[in-house]
Amino acid sequence: MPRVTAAAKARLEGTRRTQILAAAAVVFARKGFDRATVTEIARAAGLAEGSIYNYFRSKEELLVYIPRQLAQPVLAALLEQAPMPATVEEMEALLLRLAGAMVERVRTHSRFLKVFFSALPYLSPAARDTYMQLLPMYASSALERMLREGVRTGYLRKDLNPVIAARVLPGMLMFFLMVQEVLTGRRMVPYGYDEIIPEAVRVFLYGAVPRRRASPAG
Amino acid sequence: MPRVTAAAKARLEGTRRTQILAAAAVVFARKGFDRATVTEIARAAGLAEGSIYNYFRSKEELLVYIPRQLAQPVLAALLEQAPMPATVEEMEALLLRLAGAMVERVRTHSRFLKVFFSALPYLSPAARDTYMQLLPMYASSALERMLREGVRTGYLRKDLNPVIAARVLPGMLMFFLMVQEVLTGRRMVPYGYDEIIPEAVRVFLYGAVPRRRASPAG
Amino acid sequence: MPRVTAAAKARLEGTRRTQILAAAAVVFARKGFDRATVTEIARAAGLAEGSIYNYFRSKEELLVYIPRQLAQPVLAALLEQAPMPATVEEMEALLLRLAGAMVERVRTHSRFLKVFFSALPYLSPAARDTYMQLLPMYASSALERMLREGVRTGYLRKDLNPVIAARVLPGMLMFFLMVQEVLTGRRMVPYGYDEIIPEAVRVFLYGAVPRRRASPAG
Amino acid sequence: MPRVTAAAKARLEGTRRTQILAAAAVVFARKGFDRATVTEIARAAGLAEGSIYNYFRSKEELLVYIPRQLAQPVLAALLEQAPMPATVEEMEALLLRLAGAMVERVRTHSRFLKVFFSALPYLSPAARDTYMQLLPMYASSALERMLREGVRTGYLRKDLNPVIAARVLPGMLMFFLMVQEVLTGRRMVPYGYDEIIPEAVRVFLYGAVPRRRASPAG
DNA sequence: CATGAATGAGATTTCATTCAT
DNA sequence: AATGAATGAAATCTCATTCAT
Repeated sequence: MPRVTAAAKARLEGTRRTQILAAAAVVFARKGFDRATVTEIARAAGLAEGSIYNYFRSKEELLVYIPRQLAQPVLAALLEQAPMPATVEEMEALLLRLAGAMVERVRTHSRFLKVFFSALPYLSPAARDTYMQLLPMYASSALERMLREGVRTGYLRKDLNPVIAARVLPGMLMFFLMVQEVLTGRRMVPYGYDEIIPEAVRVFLYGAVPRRRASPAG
Repeated sequence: MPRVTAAAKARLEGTRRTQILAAAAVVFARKGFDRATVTEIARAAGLAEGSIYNYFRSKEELLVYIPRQLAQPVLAALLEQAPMPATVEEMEALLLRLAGAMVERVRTHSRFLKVFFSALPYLSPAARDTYMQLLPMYASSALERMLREGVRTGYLRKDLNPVIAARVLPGMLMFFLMVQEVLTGRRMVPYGYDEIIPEAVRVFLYGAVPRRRASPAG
Repeated sequence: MPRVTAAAKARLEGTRRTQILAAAAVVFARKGFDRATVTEIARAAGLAEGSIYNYFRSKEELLVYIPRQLAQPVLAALLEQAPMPATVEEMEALLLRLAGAMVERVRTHSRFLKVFFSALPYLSPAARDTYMQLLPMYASSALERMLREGVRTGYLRKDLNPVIAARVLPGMLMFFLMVQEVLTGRRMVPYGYDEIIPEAVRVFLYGAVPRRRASPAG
Repeated sequence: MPRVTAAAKARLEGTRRTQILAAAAVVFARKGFDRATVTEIARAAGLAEGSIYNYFRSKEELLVYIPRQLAQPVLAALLEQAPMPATVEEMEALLLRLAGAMVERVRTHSRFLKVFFSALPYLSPAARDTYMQLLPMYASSALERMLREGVRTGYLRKDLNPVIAARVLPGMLMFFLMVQEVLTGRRMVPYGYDEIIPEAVRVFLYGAVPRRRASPAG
């Protein structure tokens, strides 16, 4: 005669796990994986150290499970739900939105991304793959399809390589974000994202070299 | 009457330091800062543990001094020695060379950059600043001047923001490099840098949208 | 619903601390502070090294807490509970008892006092003050009041300085005690305390110069 | 064909040893034996670490040899050169001088006495005996003879125990000195030695109890 | 003799993990 | 399931001593 049903128990266990992982993420972000202590994580989770081990086999396992908790493919979703742009203008609007979401997302998770960069190079390959899914630029495959469609339709350059281009655009921004938000916490340039984003999109679409022409034949 | 001249001694001491730093870089790259042990570094340097402390005050100091050993501002030098490009074609050639050097450089130091990303977020601000100088994209200020000149001369868009643009171009590539060379060691796209670099430069200069080639003066 | 009540837990923790401090006192007395090792203290306490640190933050903290364990102000208590002596004879009896208690006390704690003398000069000022409270002669202020009263009443010299005198009497004995019991473990003189104490008290009260015996020619 | 004669060499070696011991005394006094480092001693002596070992077998040997350097039996000499006092007044004058010299001496060597107390309890018996010679109160045997003479002559109490009394007088002062000068560096009483010394001598000679001045000739 | 780099044993301290309650 | 005291391996760092130069 169990007090709680198996389902409720599973739910509770899930809750506990979530609670621990959330605490671990916070602590890892603050201290880095190696410098975080289980005691500290337990305290942040409102539990005793020993209790952690009722839910996870080791400290390392906490690291591996965190992404599954946090990774919500918002960017990919955003792209997949968006209608395929049919003109340059639609594409530009979409890219601006995409870039904005990316910035937003990175800034929100910047503390966690610290852990990411800190721990990733030394994780097992399996854990590493799990982790890489987090990278916003993995939304790139959706973007890639759109670019390919733009090339096909003709409003993008015929010789544009959609595979590369789909990674180049996020890369433009990612570096600002990584340096500013994740690595140093300082600005690299005296501009806000409201100026950086449009400039990057503009460069991506139109290049640095001036368009000859507001020719009527455009 | 010292057995060795001061100069010879300084040279020897410098050599020892170099030898230790090289060993530390290798071990840090393999294990990450926190997981590397002084014993291991000493063994890699062919010394006893205690000997490390004749040359560096602490394990952390090793980390701080490594960049001074490795950081040679090749990129900045490359840009500063290059003649100011006077046409789009000259600019394109320069950017291709610059991008190539950047890729080369990152790949060469990839093992060290692992340490960089791993340790940076948790270093003291002072050490962090020292470290940031390493980033190839800090060559950006030289590039910024060239872009500004291009805008002034007229072969680049009048409304191009040179500050942002000078960071956007390296950013395009940096993300490939970081993910492929530093973080995962795997390719993100089925192309080599011989294809990625020209494509990125092309996007940067001419954009993704086709030039309206219709114009007779085109 | 905790397994053990808070009170029981506090008691247990107190016990553990006491147990560790006792072991530390023994080891410190045998080896001196700097030569004692935490491992040795732990072994003496029947614990593992790490366990010490569940109760004390550092080896130095052990040193600071030991006195709080041992210091019971028996001497001061003895003096304060004693009725104010009204005659020379009562004073003499009191001093004999006081001196006896002091000797007893120093001999009992001689091993610990070794640590005391060894460590004190190099402790932080705060720890040093804590330690000084241990010195039996800090009972002096109670003695000082009694001497002052004796001067007022008239059975002690009018020009006696009670402040100095109250330290001079314990000092007479302390040096025997320190040299014999604490520093060398050897006798300085071929007499037991049963002879030393009365002689010291006699010198203190009546001096070395013979009393001019109520002789009429005095 | 030696450059220097054997005698000169011996002298030089003696000088070197003296120089090292002086440096060691300074450093031991500042840090205590265990916390002093050979490097520090060498630096204080203006030599390299290794050179110390050309003159002493170990760090501990430095400790053992220091007293031979410092111990000049000034107090004993003072007493032995003094004419045997024939009256209470002469004895009082002598004791005042003796006490003054003792205070002077302890204050001068207070830094070194720190080492003394720190190291003594843990030295080998042989080294300990060497050290004990330093104690000013070892001048006591000379004082003892004088007291015995005073008893014999009759100006001191017939039942005075000269052996004990000769240690009681220095002890009176030693405790002030030890606490104030060596252990804490703080005053125990708001009086200078110019008041403490006469009071102590007065108590020693005449006691705390007033002389029965009843005698007309008193 | 002088030097000081090299050594490595040993000390303190941390912390992931276990397990009796 | 929860606890947290106990553990002890392991890490960093110190320093007396040696020895080639």
